[in-house]
Amino acid sequence: MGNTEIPPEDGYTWRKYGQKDILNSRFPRSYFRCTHQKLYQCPAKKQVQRLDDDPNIFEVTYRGDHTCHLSTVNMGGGSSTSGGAAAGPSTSRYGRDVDYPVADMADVMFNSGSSSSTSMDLIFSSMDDKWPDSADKKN
DNA sequence: CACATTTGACCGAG
DNA sequence: CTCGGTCAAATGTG
Repeated sequence: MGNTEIPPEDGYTWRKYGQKDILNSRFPRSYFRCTHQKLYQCPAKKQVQRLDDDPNIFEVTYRGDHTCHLSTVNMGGGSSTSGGAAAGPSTSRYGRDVDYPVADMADVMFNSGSSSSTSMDLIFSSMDDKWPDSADKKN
């Protein structure tokens, strides 16, 4: 088996909560969200989508901040400054009780074949510091 | 048994 | 109306 279509692991456990087809892409986009916090806390979300230009590439978009694991006193207010969160080890599939902190913002793509034109540069350029990211508005 | 995964439908916004 | 996004339910697997 070789990873054929599974994005990399970020050290977080994600649960797929949806998959939709994008008009601009010939491939469907997968929506993932933090497995923990039952569906209330960490707004950390991740979305994976193959580029129609390079079906061998996986564009992983991380949006939101991880608020899980937070030990005793932490968030206090400030926060935010960037995005990010922490970093963590790997992830198996089971880890309900304890979790590991991780961090990452935009992993972006997985080159499986070769190709060349990788819009990666563009993506990286965009993230620079922050993102236009509309994130979750009110919902 | 629990959890994760899957598909469909619904909703909000433009 | 269309597109994107999220939730809900059901099912399978470990």
